[in-house]
Amino acid sequence: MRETIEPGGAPDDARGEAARDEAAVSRFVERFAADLAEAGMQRMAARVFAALLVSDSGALSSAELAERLRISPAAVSGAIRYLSQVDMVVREREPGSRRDRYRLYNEVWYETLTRRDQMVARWESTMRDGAKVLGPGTPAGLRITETADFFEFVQRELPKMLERWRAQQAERRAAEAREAEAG
Amino acid sequence: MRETIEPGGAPDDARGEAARDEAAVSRFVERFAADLAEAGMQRMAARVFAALLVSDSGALSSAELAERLRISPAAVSGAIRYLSQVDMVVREREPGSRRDRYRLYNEVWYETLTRRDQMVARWESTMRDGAKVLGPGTPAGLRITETADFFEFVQRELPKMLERWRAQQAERRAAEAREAEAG
DNA sequence: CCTTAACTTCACAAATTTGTGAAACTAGCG
DNA sequence: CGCTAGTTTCACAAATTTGTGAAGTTAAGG
Repeated sequence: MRETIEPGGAPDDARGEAARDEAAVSRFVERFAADLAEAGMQRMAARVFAALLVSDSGALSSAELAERLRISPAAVSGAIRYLSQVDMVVREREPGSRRDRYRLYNEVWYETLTRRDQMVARWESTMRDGAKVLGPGTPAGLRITETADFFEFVQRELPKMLERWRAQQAERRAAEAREAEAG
Repeated sequence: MRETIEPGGAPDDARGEAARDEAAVSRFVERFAADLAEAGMQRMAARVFAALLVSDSGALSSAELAERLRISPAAVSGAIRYLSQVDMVVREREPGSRRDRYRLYNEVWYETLTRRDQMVARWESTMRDGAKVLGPGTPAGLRITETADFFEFVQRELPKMLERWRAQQAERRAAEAREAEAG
């Protein structure tokens, strides 16, 4: 294993990235992964996702992920399977090589919130069934119907919110372009 | 243990509720609890929460919860501790009795989404720190800054959305009141 | 086609989480 | 002031989850 030691003491095992304090980057990766894990994401999936997030290219091979996170190829494989399933990462076959690259999905947050939305849809359906079982006129039935209504409301609102985000981003980029032209 | 058997075969161990098919109610409780558990909630907390949701009074004692869910008082205690911490349930000391009652928090979903919002705030803070580490001009730094911006956007939007829900509910209730008066 | 790099799958050991019984604690009630 | 119903805490056993090494699979390159 070729390895050079930086003045700071951090091993230069993140070749291909802009010069940076790899120890600090690693702390950041672990911190964000912990945040995600606390929110219910599998630990390894969270770490792999965070590692991709801090890579300049936005894409890494299995070997690179294994090296940077100090985990086995099997763990990488499991994490990638999960991240692909939820469309947070896409797998690319590098032409002229037998090595896959895993790339952050273009609109990760858009996709992730959309998934959330689908989950809320399932909850709403569960609630509507529950309201039938409890009887629509009973106190419990009323409570559950209101819950279902709330879930329905959220489903209507979320896509609109994402649309506003897109619009805001488009506007910002346009402004930056004008800025660049003027300067 | 006093127990009567209904024609349907379901034990009548949910005294105090409107007449209903307790077996079907139980299936609903378990289904919704499973939905919540899949979204990352502790299993027992999810079951206790679902059990409260289907109660007509919206409040149950520890003994009632233990009986309906067939779990130990210890398990109830643990679930309640969690649900109180996240403000989904409030504990009431019944005056003139030594028995607590656990009541659904008035605006459970409002509270729950507000919590979510706080989590997003932490994520944003993590991202801003990360951007500094990576260097604001690098590709990774830019990606992370955009992520932070998105989290910031979500934090601005969520309270507005909840406000719209409240307004819609108020309007609906007003309409129902007019309806009742006219009818 | 055979070799071999790269990835996945599988069985298992380790670590973590979960729920329980039992003991400890708390506060109404006599 | 005890007594005791109700709840919490604690230590532990069971179940589940997690990550690994090793075997298996796939496909690029000779």
